[in-house]
Amino acid sequence: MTDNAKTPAAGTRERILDAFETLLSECGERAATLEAVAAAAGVSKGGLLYHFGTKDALIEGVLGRLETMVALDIAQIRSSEAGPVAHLIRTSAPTGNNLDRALVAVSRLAQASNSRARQALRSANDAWYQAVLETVGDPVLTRTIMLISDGLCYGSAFFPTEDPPRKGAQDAARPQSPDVEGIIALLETLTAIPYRP
Amino acid sequence: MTDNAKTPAAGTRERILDAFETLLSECGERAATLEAVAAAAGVSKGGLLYHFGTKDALIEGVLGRLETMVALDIAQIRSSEAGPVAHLIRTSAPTGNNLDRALVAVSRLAQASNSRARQALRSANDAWYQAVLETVGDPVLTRTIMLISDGLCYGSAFFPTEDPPRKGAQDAARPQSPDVEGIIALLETLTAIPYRP
DNA sequence: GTCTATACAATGATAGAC
DNA sequence: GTCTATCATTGTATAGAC
Repeated sequence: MTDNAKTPAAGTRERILDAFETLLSECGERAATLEAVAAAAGVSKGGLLYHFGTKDALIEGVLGRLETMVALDIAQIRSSEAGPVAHLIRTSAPTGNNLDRALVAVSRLAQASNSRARQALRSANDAWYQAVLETVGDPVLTRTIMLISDGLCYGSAFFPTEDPPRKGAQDAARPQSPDVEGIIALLETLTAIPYRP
Repeated sequence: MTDNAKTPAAGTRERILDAFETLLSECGERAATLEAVAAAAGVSKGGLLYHFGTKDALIEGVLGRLETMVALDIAQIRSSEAGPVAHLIRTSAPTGNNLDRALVAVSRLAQASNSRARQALRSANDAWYQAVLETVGDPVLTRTIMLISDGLCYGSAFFPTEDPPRKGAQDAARPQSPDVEGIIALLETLTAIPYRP
């Protein structure tokens, strides 16, 4: 327990990066201003700028964290008992874990035309693609699985939380909360049948 | 040929909306400022503000156009010879058509926490979901198809154009330009086999 | 390490000339 | 209809006190 990311005693640096990622994910790139980040992290603008002298430095910070997390996830995915496909699909859904948040945050930057962010996303995607391809074998099927993963991860990011989170509403009418396990079962079926291009 | 969207003689209003959509899609929400839109549309800031008195009015403009196009697409999709699935997947790829651009533009606004934009995206998705479900029958498979469509549409929007569009590079190493027809063939196979949840 | 104060550019918007 | 000021506000960044 050297430096947990959420502990109050955690380093201010990490707290600032957390705040930046959260703002990016939940409110968009434009709303993630230095002032807003500082407020969310519980420091002043000046205090923030001591740790990250420039906004680009802040961005580099989240990019670096993402890279670390992706490398970790790739290692996990390869040794996953359930197999890469199930692992990938499960972790693509909005589970609210750290990788998810970082990924969505960086995707916001990518869509703001930040080429470093785009590069980072592409690298991550390439790594996952490779891991899945090694198991699945077929490129088209692999691509399809990656697209589902993308749709799960980014599509859900469009609708962070149902604006009115009315509970007990009729669930049958609209297709929310994609049935992740159902999709996995479907994909397992697919990888089993003889697919002929 | 009353008012084609690209004709120089086209209405200034449409030209402005085109410029706004393009900037939104290609440069992100933050870069789509009134000044930038005005410049791209070939008018001054004041000229722009004559047609759209406020930035919200501009946003309403693209939202309205999207709604129209989606309604049209839904009609097309239902009467498509190739079937809804093939039609949806084909038009989800970055074809550069008007619907695509509008959809990506609105998704940028949605990610900037614009609730009207989110609402519009959700409505569009619901409509497509219904159309596919009617043909496919199974909810999980339908959801899966929608996710692929999302991944195709938004995922490609992250990487507008390969930064260096080096032609003749080795295509085997990296998974670019998703094989749309291959994916469709795969999905046709899926809808044919007896899927058991 | 963290804060306040300040400089400077850019943004959304208004007023009024042509 | 379209343009050129002009203004208030906000965003990034710097300087220097504590």
